[in-house]
Amino acid sequence: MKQLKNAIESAVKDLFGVDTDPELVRSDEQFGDFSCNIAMQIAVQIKKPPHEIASKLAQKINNKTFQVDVAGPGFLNITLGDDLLWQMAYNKPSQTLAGQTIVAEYSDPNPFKPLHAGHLYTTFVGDAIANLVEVAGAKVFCVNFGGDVGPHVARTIWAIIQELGGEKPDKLANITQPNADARAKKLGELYTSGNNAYEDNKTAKQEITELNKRIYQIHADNDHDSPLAQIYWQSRQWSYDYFDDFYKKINTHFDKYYPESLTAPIGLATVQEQLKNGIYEASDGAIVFRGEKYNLHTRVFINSDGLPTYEAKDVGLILSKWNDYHPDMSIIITANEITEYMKVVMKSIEQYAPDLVKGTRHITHGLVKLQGGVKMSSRKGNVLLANDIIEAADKEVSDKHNFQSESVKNDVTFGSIRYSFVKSRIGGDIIYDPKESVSLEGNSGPYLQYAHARARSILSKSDFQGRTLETMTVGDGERSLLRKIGEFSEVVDKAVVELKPHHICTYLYELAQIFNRFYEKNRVIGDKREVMRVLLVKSYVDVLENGLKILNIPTPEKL
RNA sequence: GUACCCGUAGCUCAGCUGGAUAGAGCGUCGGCUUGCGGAGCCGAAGGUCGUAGGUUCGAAUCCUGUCGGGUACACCA
Repeated sequence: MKQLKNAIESAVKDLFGVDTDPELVRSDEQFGDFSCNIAMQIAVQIKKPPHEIASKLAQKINNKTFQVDVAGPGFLNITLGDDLLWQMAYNKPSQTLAGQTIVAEYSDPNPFKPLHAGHLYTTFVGDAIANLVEVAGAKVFCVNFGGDVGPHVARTIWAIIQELGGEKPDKLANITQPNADARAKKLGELYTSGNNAYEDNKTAKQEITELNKRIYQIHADNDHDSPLAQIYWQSRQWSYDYFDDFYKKINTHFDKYYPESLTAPIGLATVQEQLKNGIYEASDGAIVFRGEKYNLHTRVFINSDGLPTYEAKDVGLILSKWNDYHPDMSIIITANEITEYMKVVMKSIEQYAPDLVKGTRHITHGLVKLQGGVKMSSRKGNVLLANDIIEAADKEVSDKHNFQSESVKNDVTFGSIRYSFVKSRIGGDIIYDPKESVSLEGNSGPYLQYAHARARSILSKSDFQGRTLETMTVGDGERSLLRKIGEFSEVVDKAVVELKPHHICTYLYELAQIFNRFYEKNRVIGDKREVMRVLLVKSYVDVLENGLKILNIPTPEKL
């Protein structure tokens, strides 16, 4: 609210001759629309009691648009005029990122392994953040990264070979399942058994280590003919088909997928080159970065077999993203267990390519845990899969309600999951309770979808077009709603700066609550204030739709 | 051991660039329906904001210590 801020600033200057940058805060409704603590802040400096300062300021600023009261120890409480309130209802989010290119990397599923609940979480958070910066004017590219080479792949391939009774690609049909989901599940089981073999069986361990090298070689030779290569490409494709189906199902789109097989050689070459420059150093046959110099820890970038680790692959990824997009900001969203790891990788790159690191924001979230705090481990195979969550939500929705169409049911199912994953501040773990998180009551996606459908229903019933507006003056319930609608752009701005989409959720829920209160007491259709109220409802619907769009939550017209 | 994250109502969480009686949802208890979609609304009970200090006119919020939980720390991703 720049207008008000300027008014206060110049009043302070005129009355007390001090330059200030007054801070405005949205206040509790009983205190007005905004409050300002400038009087308390300058009291010491100009040696006057805050209450006296506030009173003088109030007197000076007070007018029809800004009705100023003094309260408490010296707060200025400002109530806005109706005209301004209406104007603010149409404010758009600030275009602070206009002209910028932003790359958002998230989801990062590994082929040969199933998508677990954490992937769902990361993906929903990533979608929301990507939409958020887009609303602020940025051109956003969403990219995805996954490990199609490396030890976990070798473990799965090893298990496949056991199942086939040797490197016999012609027998792959035997383990082919009826659909992509089932095949992915099968791969997950094979990964688990390969992993167990690696840990328990020395021969298997050696074979897997050997397989790992051979799989890298398949890429280096562009081998599509050898039996092992055939098995590898075919089963990798199973994973890709499964990813495609999955992202389509949850309505997420990526502009680009970077497989590790692509970034590994780039990272390998870069690390080797920077080894000569002394950025990385050889140690016990491996190539490492000594993070201790920067209060971090040492990590291996190339292992003693000469193969790139995740670190080198990440170097390759970061270079690739830079070369492809030259982003102003690069957002990476991952689980927080790799926070320290990422610092080391970024610090190493900073030594020879500081531009690539400068605009990077690494956003980390916690784990998805089951009620009771059970940690998931894909190695042990007792994972909560992404599909488990979707199925649980779907079942819950089916049990409780009958929707006219399958598409509305789908909208509610995914709306509920997305909302429950994004509504909390990113950072800590989230406890997933299938029953509760998918509940259709309270602070949930479906509550908002319902609040939306209800309002849309009012709009569809009114033939206000062409009728004259009775009044722009708002009464109690109307005012609360109008005032809240006007906060939307501020909330988006805040969420953009902090890259925290949960602010949108909190706001939309409060907004919907206020609307429902308004709805209880204020008849729209047929009322003598109908046209004005319809305008109000229309603004509300627009804000709700725009907000839910940021969260990628669908807004069906009818439930 | 070192670093990072977290600790707010029975449960799940907002509030954290310091500000006015700490807010929601779920659950519990009690109300509301000649009307636009009751998946709603209103009310009650429930909190020494882990804990001890410090800074400040003012601390859930900032600083320090401490306790509790989580995660990472050399060839996994």
